[in-house]
Amino acid sequence: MPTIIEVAAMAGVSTATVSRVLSRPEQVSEETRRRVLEIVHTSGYAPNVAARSLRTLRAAKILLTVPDISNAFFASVIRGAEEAARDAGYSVVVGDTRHDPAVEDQYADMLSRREVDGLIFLGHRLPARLAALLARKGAAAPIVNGCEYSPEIGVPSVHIDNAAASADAIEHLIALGHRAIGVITGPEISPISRDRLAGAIAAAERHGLGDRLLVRIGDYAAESAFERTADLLTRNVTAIFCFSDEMAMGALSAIGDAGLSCPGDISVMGFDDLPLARYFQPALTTIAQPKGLIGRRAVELLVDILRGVESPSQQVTLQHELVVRRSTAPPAE
Amino acid sequence: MPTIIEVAAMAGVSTATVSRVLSRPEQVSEETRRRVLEIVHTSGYAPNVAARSLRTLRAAKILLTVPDISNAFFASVIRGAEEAARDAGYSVVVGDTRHDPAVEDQYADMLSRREVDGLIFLGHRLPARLAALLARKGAAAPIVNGCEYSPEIGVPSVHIDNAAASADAIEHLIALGHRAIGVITGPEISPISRDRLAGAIAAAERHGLGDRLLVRIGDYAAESAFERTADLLTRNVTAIFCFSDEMAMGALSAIGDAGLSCPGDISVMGFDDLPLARYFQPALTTIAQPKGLIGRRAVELLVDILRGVESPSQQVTLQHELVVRRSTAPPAE
DNA sequence: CGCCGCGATGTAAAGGATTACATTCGATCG
DNA sequence: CGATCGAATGTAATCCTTTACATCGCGGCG
Repeated sequence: MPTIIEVAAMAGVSTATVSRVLSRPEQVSEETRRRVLEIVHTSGYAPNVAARSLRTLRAAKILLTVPDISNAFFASVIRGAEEAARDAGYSVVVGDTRHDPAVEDQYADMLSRREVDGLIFLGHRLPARLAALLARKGAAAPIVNGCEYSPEIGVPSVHIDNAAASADAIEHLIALGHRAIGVITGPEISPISRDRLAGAIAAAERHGLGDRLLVRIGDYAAESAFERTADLLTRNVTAIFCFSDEMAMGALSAIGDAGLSCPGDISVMGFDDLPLARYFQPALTTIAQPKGLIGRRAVELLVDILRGVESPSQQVTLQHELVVRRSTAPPAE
Repeated sequence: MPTIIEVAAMAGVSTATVSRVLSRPEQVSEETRRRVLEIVHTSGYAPNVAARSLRTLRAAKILLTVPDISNAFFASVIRGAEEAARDAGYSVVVGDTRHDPAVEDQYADMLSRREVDGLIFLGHRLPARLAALLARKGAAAPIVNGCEYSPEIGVPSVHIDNAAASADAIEHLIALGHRAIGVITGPEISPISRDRLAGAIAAAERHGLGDRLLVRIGDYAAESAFERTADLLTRNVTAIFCFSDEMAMGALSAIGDAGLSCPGDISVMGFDDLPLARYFQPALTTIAQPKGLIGRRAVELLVDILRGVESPSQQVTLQHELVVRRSTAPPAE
């Protein structure tokens, strides 16, 4: 693989011309352009990105960290982000932090080292090392938060209205006639879990059922819901609302193990609308998040910041949707 | 964020010394080292990776392409790869190709541009642009294949013994007493699907049941199995073996929709052992692949090549395991 | 006492692309 | 016909780090 100097020599032009042929072809005469491109193709020349990014101070890369890459929800977000990034001329480095602050910090360092131009983090924790950067640059810091949203950290973010979405779920169950509803939340520190819980409680209270919500704390993973459900089943709830589809899967599994049936004996709702949700047994009623779009908009927001767009939006709220399938039904009387 | 020149000036030393403090501290005197590190910390200096990689000709990045990032199987492989990469001082760029050859080529270009040091591709298709590179550099080409394995492309790879694994599955079903077994495969072009099918047929033939296998072609996704299962149910099979857990989920869904029960009326087996498999209804009997390990070993193999290790292994075959849960039982008589 | 060797540090080239500024040359205009 | 303009191209500085090689000073040895 030759360098631009060799290509220039072969084509009998200067390196500047070769560079222009590749990045601003309209500035080069038809004939020169053809000659240079010919050489570029036959020689298989491709610009060295390290040299380019050293000169331009751009890495053309975006870092996207997720707390758990094996969660299908994040996978869809990643896909949306990748597409948008490709459209904007960036590639995406995915970092799986496994909820580990040390790993988060490691990835955050990539930003300091200019290894990537910006960071999108999904989850609720801003890596400690970035607090300083954020304080210094404010809204110009190339950092965007996806899914979660905590006003206190002061980072632009892309998310749905979690409280309203959760309220929709509870309204759906109440409308079906459920009065004793179990709720399995995310971790207490998760702002979106708090928002969802607040929305659920508010909806219940609107129907005078504020004290009929049985809340159990989960962690978005199936296992936790499996355990909480076993407990809830002894409390005579007729429906369970889980803050993730994975937990709904755990709940369904526990219900089956208990010899009960869904939705005959007990209704179950999830949250996320994973691609597999319609293949759950029974097909899962859930709240759909626009997963791909969250990723896409997060990238677009970040790219705006990187391009120095004036006052990029601070908060992007996307639409959720109640998807009714077979796992919810009126309670048995 | 200062450059190394500014740090050197502040510490009253040359840039060479600063560089040495950071990369070969033992060459620098105790006192100088302390003084430089002090400045490094207070100034928040971090080396610019573009400059470093321009000079060292290393990007410290590995590209990992997957055909479908929303497939939980790949997620686990990615996680293993990331861990191993971090251990070896690399970070991982994840590319989701969505089975699109054009996207595959785009990612392959990153290798030509030296944007990454090496490529691991999961799936069966070597990007067209890399054939030339491979021909030129042979085994020294920094390319590794994961999961799939086609001898003809001549790339080192990491995988399980798919034929043997598949045979184990069929043996399990036959041992339970099943005689008419449906098989839902992956796409015909997929080498691992072919291997699995060959293994399944061989196992059936060992029991004189070579002609009792009803084969239907799927694509590893739930939807395809959902459709094929509806068809298989009209053919009086008593068990269905799917070449992925996702397809098993589709099969279970179709069985439920048909008013049948698993494993009472029909047994179902999957392949992969996704984290959620034990929460399927019923908990899924499947073949476990060492997903994280596949990713890890692929990275290790690639790093060996990058380090110029003599004759790195060409093929790494890892152990699979039959995991028996609740979705398989003797057939109803 | 002079020289050698060694540890610590400095000097400067190299790595490859981009781009501001300079130059060239033919065309256009008054 | 000379001045001017603009399109096309070239020259060379610059981005920041790493590292081969040079230098310096000092202790030890003959």
